[in-house]
Amino acid sequence: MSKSRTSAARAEVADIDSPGAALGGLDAQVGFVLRLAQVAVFKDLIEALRPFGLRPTDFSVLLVIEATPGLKQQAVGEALSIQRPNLVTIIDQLEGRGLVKRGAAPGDRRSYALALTPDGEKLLAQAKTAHMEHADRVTAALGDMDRQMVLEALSRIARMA
Amino acid sequence: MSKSRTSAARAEVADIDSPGAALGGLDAQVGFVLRLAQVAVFKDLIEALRPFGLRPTDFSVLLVIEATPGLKQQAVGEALSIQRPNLVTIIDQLEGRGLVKRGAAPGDRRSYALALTPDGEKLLAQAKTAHMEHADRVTAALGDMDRQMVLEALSRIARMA
DNA sequence: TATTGTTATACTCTATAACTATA
DNA sequence: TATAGTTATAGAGTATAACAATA
Repeated sequence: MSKSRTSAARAEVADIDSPGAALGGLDAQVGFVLRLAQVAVFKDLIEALRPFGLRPTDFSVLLVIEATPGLKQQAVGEALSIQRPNLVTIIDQLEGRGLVKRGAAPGDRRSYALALTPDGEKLLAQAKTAHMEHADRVTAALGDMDRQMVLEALSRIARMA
Repeated sequence: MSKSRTSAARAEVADIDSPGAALGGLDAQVGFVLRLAQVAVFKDLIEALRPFGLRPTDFSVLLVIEATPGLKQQAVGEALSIQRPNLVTIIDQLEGRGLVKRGAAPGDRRSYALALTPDGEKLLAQAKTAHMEHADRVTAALGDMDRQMVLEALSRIARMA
């Protein structure tokens, strides 16, 4: 009965001499490796965007605004799960760099219509190229594995709640 | 030429009326969905461990110590990529709750030999059950998809750097 | 009364420098 | 001189409450 587990095939060996201690089966858990993968991808992305002075969040905000100009801050925040107070700072910085402008929102003087400036468009175009190279590195890491299938698996997990 | 991309099949539609703004193709990126999946899994894990007063990191530390009793703090930190100063606080708390003890390390009075107390063993056993249920929820989200294959894909991405 | 953006603030996680006691 | 643990601290990232202007 000691082997009756639902699915996991765990590493049971605790080799005290191994490089780094045994992980107690953690390394066979989807959640644990998921975290490792996410950290690795994020590190690569951060470096890819650094030359443009953009963090991943900044980049995603620019992408969303480009996809739907005239968006309100709230809509951007909802799309990316960024709390409204935190988005204020992000937009402040992007606006301060002349990449985004807070335009007048037609028919609602409480909110702004966000749009990229020409400089914003230009920088985003360059950042997109770097991001594509980053995405290619992720895809390359998958080797012969089906990228669409991995995407589907991750989507299912993301919707798990 | 506008469609010549390495691999991604992007959503090109920017529907301003959709629930949440268009993501500018972000939702077709492995890295982005990877983050969503990681957040979802982490939230589920946090809730699964909450009844035991353990955060995911605490749980992983207990697992590593159980797998290899006598481990030094540094070894635990290396195994889990936790900075030494940060691990001090974690062990302090676990020791304060009587779950872990800092024993004498044979032949080196600078370091401690970490071990679980009987209470630690008991709590970890319970937490492991909750963790297994959590892991089952993750697996269930994958439906008919091959769990080992997903694990392999994530491992490859994690080693991408 | 509800909503948008804002301010202030706090909490967690993570990272670094410097100290101590041992080796 | 180097290492294990510690202390203090700083920086992200994220979260909530409350306010002003507007709806």
